[in-house]
Amino acid sequence: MSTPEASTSESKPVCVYIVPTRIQKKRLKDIKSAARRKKLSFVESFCPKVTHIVSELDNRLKVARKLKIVDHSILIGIELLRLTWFTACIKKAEILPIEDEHRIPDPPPEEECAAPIETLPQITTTEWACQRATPLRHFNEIFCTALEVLQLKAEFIDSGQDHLRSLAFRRASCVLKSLPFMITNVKQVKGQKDIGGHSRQVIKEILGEGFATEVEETLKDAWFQKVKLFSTIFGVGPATAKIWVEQGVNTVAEALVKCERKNWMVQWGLAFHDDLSDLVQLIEAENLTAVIRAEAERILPGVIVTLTGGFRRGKTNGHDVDLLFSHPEEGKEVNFLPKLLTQLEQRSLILCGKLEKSSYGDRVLSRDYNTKGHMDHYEKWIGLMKLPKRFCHEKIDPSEYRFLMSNNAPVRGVENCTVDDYEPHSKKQRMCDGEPSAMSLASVPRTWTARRVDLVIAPYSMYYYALLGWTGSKQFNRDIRLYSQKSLNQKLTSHGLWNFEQNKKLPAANEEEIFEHLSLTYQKPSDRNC
DNA sequence: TGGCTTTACG
DNA sequence: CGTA
DNA sequence: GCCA
Repeated sequence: MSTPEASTSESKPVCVYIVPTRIQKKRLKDIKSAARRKKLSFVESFCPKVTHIVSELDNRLKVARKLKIVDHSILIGIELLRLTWFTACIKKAEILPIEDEHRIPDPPPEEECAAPIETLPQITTTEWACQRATPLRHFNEIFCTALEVLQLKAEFIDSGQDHLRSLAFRRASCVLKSLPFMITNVKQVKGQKDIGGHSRQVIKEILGEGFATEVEETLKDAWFQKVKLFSTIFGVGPATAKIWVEQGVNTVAEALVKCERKNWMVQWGLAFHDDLSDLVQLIEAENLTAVIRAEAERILPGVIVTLTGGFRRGKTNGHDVDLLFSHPEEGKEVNFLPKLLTQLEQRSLILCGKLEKSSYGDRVLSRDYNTKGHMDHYEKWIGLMKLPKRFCHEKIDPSEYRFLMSNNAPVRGVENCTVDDYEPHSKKQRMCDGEPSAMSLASVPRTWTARRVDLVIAPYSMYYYALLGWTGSKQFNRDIRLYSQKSLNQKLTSHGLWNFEQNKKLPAANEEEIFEHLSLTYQKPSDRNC
């Protein structure tokens, strides 16, 4: 029992996983790079395709614990080996035969009772995703990745009509993300809410084969690949992507050539696709936040500026930057966004974008503010900003930045979407008329990168609801809103929480209070990664 | 078999 | 339809 | 697709 024989593993390729525990960081790094040089394949996280576990832990039980393995039968057929074996392999540049001295022994007998040998571990979880912590990194990435491929596939196929199959795969994935251990046996998810036959089949295949046929087929499919590619373009969704593919468009460059110049988003999205498909790094997002905060503070002292979205959930990169603004003094925030944008424009930070009116603000606040001179209310700006490339290399001091940018002569052509667009009573914006525009700006050498940015403003009474909503994840929002409605008969949006019993909005002075209103245990942002 | 977050803006 |  |  202590030394499972190689059994059927001959059919599978050797796949090594190194347990990082008790190995110095530097040493681990060196070993990995040496392994790569010698073409010895290993994986960064433990998953079912692993055939050899390498560890410095001194017995098998500790390894199992470290890997959060509940069902120890998963280790049958997997070699547990000392690091010396792997370093020897590296030296010879090949997988060496295993000798007993390499094997990690069983624990001494007295420790055995510490790990109860299985009451087959049915997983237990909450009914709603918002009732449990869903961290960014977890133990079931291999399954979740697969299920999310099927989610995407469903989204592309149905698109519009029935994107609800897609939702089902997402929910199944979210259950697995919340588990504190890896699934090692399909039985563990049997009867689990949101994981039905189809998802179980996928999990089962991965457990047995290391991959799921439907997922692999999908990934190989040229149609899927193209639709996926086009869907990543700002302004292009599944519907447009599918049309393009059916029209025989194969690449972004081809789309650019034949693009009907209708929608400003598609124009700019295509022109700057290279920039935008490169992920925004945390440091860039933080630098942008700091620079904008400095500008915002000059315009409206006391303004609150918060980096939300995935970064607030602990992600270290993302496809855009979401900034939420407010002010503790209700009403001070009115008309702030146009002013800020004018400033940012002068700093040559704006590439293009659109301000959106807020009907909500209009309705709720019009009595107060219309009388004081009809100011328009804007809720958000969606667009592209020009982030200096140095933003991703070093931390920027905002005060120094103002100086930097004032020396930076505005690029010609930017006038297409300038101050005019941010003046409430301006003439027509003309971002897509004469067009020296997008492509000519994109193809010239430049010191900046185009980045997707959303700027959002909320009156303070709505601030924490906006914060909750803009922090996401999207799936977390869906779930907590559905939960509110179904379980509590309360309606949650990013503007507030309406209680139908009391027939009133419930105020919140922080995110915790929102969770309290909803009788939920608080989930910190990093645990909302559904 | 109906429901699946929200729902306005451009 | 696409954005959030 | 999954559930009540």
